[in-house]
Amino acid sequence: MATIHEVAQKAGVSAATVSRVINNRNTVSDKTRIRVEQAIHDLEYEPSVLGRNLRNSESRLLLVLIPSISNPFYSEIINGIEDTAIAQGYNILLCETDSNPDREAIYFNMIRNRLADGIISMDPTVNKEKLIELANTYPIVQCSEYEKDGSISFVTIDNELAAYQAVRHLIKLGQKKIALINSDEKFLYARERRQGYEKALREFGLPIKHEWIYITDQLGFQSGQQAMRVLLNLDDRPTAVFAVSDILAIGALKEININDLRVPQDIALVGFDKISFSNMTHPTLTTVAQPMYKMGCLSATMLINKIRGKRVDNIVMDHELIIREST
Amino acid sequence: MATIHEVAQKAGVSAATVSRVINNRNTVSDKTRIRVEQAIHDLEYEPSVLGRNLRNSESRLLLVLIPSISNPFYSEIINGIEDTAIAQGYNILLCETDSNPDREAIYFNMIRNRLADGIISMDPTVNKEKLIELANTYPIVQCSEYEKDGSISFVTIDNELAAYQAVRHLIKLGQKKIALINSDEKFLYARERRQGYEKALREFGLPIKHEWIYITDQLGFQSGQQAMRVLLNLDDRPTAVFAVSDILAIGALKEININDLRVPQDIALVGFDKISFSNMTHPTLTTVAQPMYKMGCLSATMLINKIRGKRVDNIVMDHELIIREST
DNA sequence: TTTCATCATGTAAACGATTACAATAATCCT
DNA sequence: AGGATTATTGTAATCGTTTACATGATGAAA
Repeated sequence: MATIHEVAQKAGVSAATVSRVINNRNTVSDKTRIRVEQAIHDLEYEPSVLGRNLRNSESRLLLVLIPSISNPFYSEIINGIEDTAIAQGYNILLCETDSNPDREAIYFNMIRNRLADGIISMDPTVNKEKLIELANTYPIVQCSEYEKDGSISFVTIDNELAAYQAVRHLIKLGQKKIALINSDEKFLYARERRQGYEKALREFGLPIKHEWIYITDQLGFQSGQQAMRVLLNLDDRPTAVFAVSDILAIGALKEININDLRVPQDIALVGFDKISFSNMTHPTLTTVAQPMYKMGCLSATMLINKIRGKRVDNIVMDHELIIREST
Repeated sequence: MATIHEVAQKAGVSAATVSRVINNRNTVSDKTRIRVEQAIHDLEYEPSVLGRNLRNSESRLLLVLIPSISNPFYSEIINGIEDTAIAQGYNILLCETDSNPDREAIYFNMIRNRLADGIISMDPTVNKEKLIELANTYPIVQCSEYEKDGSISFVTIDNELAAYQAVRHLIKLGQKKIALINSDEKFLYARERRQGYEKALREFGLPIKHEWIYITDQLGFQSGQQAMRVLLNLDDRPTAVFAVSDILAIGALKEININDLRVPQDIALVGFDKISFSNMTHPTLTTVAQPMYKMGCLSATMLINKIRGKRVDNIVMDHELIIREST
């Protein structure tokens, strides 16, 4: 690969002039500009990002922290982030943390090393103290999950309201015995969605029954299936279930199917996220849609603004209840 | 962030000595080593990857090209790549190409720029000429999809054999009317799996019926559903289906369910990939498992060996037919 | 013609590390 | 003690850019 000096030599100018041509500095005469461009073309020269970044101390790389790429919830968000970032000349580095603090530490170091210019974190299990500390010094935004104390900028939806509306939808359909399959409540979204669930029940004078709330420790299908197994074995069996993620809902659906119960006649089911699979189940799943692509775009824009030193405001986006066959 | 010079000053030595301490060069006395380490600790110094890489002209970053992160097939492979890479001191950059040549070009340039040390490509729709050309100069390996001419190192499975065994399994169950839902045959795996399908039919004296082979142009659920719709409308309807991916199979299953047909009694179904969803459908899906995690590990090892200048051999891995409820 | 702007280009110093080589200090051997 | 090794450290060049500053050329105004 040619360097800037070889180009300079070939064009009969100094490296500085070549650099000016590359960066569209206006102080280059048309004559030399053309000569330089010709040389760049002939040598197939590409500026070394390493050299440039060292000098400018920026890398134009954004870190995106997610717990697991296999969770389809993140796919659309990432598309949004990627499209926006590329349009602004940034590349993104997808970092799967597996909720593993060691991995996280590696990625945190990348920003200290100047190998990345900023972080978008979607990892709810992230080491909060470290992240907040890092956010004092470096540009960081959170997407979906966020810190209540406002120490880190974020893009999210109103989880409580969304859950409230989903449960209200079930109540309006005449459901009285509504269970909740929740994630670990160390996640803010889990706590908020539970609030919404309870709020809806209270508002319509329905009891909040302890045993109708199942909290999973994992996020996979199996957890949803396991949860449903427990709920179906209750003496006073619920007739509707609100699961805080489609993945959990699909696991639950599996267990319902195994027991030869019908959805929605015997058990109505609502999920959350509108992942593409939720439309492939039989029956299709009622769910809450988040504007994932848009959230991705906005997080990226927000982060890039932060990097450029602008002030940014937190964003709470709208959601939408998608009513399908399972209710 | 402190630089190496500040550390040197604080420890009362030269930057060279600090560098030697960091890189475990043995030519440093214990006395100074301890002083330097103390200074590094006090200043919370982290070496700048940018500076180091510029000097060494390496970035310790690996590019992983995938068409779409939302395809769960890639998740496990990526886990394998990531674990191996991190263990060897490399980070990976997940690049979603969306099969878009412009995006691809961006990522190809990163390796020219020295921003990445190598590429693992899993993108079958990749611009082949460019990739081959790049592979002449830079370390590149292909995982899963590969070039028949052997111009690029690869890790893969024996797609033809796997398809052959899947179809033979159906035949052994007494199936005589077996359809194929295939991907676009620009993909090598699609061509190979079709070969396996036809080979099994021929071997057992079954006819290869033109209208029982449906070729999709997309890879999503919808395509599988659409394919099944067509197959079900045939006068001479097949009683078994081999789909070349679980995603297509799940789409097909959806359509079968809609038509109130039973699996496997009315239609038997085999998928490919053993994605986690394939165990959540009702009934669960018979499928072909690829050792995805292992394939990821081996690709990463292979690439790192290439980067280090070693010769590497192509690898064909074993697969396994997973028999479940759908057959 | 002289004097100033203005414009185009070159020079050289960064950026933050690594490392060949040189220089010094410590140790050993006779 | 004197000379030869060896261990430790420093000096300075280098990687490939960008950019403040200096320089020289050109043209306009007086």
